[in-house]
Amino acid sequence: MAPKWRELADRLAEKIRSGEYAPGDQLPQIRELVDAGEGSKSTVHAAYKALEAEGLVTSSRGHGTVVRQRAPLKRLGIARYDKVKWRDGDEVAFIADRVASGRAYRRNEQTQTVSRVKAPAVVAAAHGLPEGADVYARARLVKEGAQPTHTLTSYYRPEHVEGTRIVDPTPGPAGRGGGFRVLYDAGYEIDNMTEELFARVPSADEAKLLQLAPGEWVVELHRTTRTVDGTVVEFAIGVHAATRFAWSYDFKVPDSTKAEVEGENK
Amino acid sequence: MAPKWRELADRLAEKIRSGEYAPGDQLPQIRELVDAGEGSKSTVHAAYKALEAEGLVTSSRGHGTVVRQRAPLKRLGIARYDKVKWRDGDEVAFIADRVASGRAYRRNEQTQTVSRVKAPAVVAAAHGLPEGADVYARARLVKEGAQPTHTLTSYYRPEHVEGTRIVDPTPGPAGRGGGFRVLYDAGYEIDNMTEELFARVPSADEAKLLQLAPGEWVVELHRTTRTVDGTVVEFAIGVHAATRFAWSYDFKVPDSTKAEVEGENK
DNA sequence: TAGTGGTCTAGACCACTTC
DNA sequence: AAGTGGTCTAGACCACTAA
Repeated sequence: MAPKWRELADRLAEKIRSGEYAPGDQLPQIRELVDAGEGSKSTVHAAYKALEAEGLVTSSRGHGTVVRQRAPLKRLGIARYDKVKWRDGDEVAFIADRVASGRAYRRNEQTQTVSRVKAPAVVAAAHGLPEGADVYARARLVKEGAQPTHTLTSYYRPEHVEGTRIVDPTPGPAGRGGGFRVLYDAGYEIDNMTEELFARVPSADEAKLLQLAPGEWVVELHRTTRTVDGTVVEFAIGVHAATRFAWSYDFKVPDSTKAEVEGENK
Repeated sequence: MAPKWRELADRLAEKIRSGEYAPGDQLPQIRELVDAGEGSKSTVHAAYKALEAEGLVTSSRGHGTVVRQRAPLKRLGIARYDKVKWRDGDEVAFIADRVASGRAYRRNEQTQTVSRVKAPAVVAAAHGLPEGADVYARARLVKEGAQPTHTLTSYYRPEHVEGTRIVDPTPGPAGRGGGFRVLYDAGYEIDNMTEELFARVPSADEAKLLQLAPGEWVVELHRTTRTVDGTVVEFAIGVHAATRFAWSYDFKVPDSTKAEVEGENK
């Protein structure tokens, strides 16, 4: 037999999924359920904690326990990197899809700090540098209105960016066209990318920074950006609130018996 | 100030990360810590439960609380779909990368059931069918040894697969070359795919089937497979234990001012 | 100040594993 | 039978929010 707190949680979850408790509604108070004979305060609390870990509700002292809004998934496709957006236009690649979807761009939705650091292992490996070599790190926290959605930290080799706007520590996007535009102006036109994704538990810092619900996971994205000759000009690590994004990729089914038309698809 | 159970959990987590408690080691028993003055049994238990939710330990009655082995991430790149593997060779596409990485293929690592069902909404949308139209569902549970790693359910239009080996309800892979080979033999050579990924909380059934640790998330993968003329011949939904996989994609940076050489990269 | 969830205790008892 | 984690209670008290 399932524990009492699990049964209670399941009953409440069912009511939430059926719509009996709608998003924004408040669940019964813990003490009410104690009085109704659902168990002791600890038992009811355990049920509420389980519902919170499952992402169905958020609890807060003073407010009560409220059914969560299901934040719409934001779809990230490779069209967000379209050269038109950063080479020809006036948009910043990273926010271009938001503009395209009709949402207003507010300047403070991205904060940025640039610093010169010793390359961590994965960064060094991506750039083909020895571990601990100097690189520039450009760290951004991206928000959708007041809600932080993800962090994105780009790592550059000093010889690619020194003397450019990227190194300028002024907050805000890296100027017109963003980081790709700066690299383009410096003679490094990006040509192809590799993105690698995996899910993991957030660190305590990340949970706080991204305002994650307890138990919520993150998706870490590693993006390696290269010029046409294969030089890695940017390696970026993104940490995304897992519930707020979906990623989409289109590709041809590879056929290694044919000469490859393009260098990628490995 | 952080709660007592949180502080205890953080101290233990630090010892785990530093290696003082190595994978496989047993943590102090709950009663020991109670005696050592770390708090009441409930308090210590709360700390242990947090560590479990964070994926650091597994607890079981009788055994104790043990530091988890970090399962190696398995990287999934698009090379796993290489036509050579299913068109020319004798391997099944889905397990081909396992063969390539030197691990033995055991026949019982994949179980399969085929049934004719009414298409759920996402499936119908992908196939361009009305909701509730008949489709064939081929559901597999894939294991790595005794450990289930993911489920994969392919949906096919009846006119594409009726009379083929796919519809044969015999357990095991869909014969030599797998599902793509069967489609190929039936005149539908797959050409391009779209994969969409997002993370979510597992259902209770999934948690049990995939033997997920409490609090562990899953990554859901939607794969749409098309022939060269754009006909969707397979739509598949995979549910993966989030900690056991990473996905990798290579692509060219799109440039919508150029005529596209290939049909994808949208 | 009243209302809400969160923490904590001390102890009883249960469920599963190993010997 | 002994050892381990899991559940549950009754109640005290704390922390945060809103009026």
